[in-house]
Amino acid sequence: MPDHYRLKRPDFAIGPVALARGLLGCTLVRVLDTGERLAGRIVETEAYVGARDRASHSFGGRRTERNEAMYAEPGTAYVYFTYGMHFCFNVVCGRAGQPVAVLLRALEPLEGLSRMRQHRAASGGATPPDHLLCSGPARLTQALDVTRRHNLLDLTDRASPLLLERGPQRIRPGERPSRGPRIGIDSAGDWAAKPLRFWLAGNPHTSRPGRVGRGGPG
DNA sequence: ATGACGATTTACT
DNA sequence: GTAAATCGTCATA
Repeated sequence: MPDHYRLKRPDFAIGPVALARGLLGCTLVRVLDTGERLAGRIVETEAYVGARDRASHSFGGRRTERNEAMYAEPGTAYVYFTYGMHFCFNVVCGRAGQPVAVLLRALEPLEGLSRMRQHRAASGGATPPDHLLCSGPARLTQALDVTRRHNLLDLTDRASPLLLERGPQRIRPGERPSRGPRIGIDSAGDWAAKPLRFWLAGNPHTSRPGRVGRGGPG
């Protein structure tokens, strides 16, 4: 993909809702130390909208060592460790130190599928079918080997092992951009119900935490 | 120093 | 459907 497809600082500085929606159909690229390239098309995201968002790590303006990346420049990676075993990958998108970000929840694998399978099998059992390879926030980080060491990375830096690209065909025929409540934040009160999750309905690579056909992806 | 919990995934009944 | 795995982070003391 030509370099001008790569997202630059101003592309990220549009706030969490616009970015969460706009990243659908874009490509996340991971360049391994060996130079090998892994890539996936973004099919599901969530917006975390700042200090007033009860579900956000930055709720109430909280600022700690863990979430420091949320206060960094647009285009910074925020990777955090959770449940004692999983990493989640976010893209920071706030201007002037506003602690807002977009969580990547699912990818359609495009390049390096066999390597992704290796990464997913490394700490699991059998290798999953393609539609489950990157179909969850922790599954995609495992498939792409995104970990703690990528926290605070500048995704607009030429040397970054992670970057985002505009896709040639952002939305395909048969796909319908959709939105609904976020996942796994039931304790967030009113904020649990707000429609801040975005996905491409009709694409088989989204996450399926709930039953199919009830406002969830798939 | 201690205890509760988590932006999840997987296996099992 | 429910439960286990597993440990860093945060709030409280």
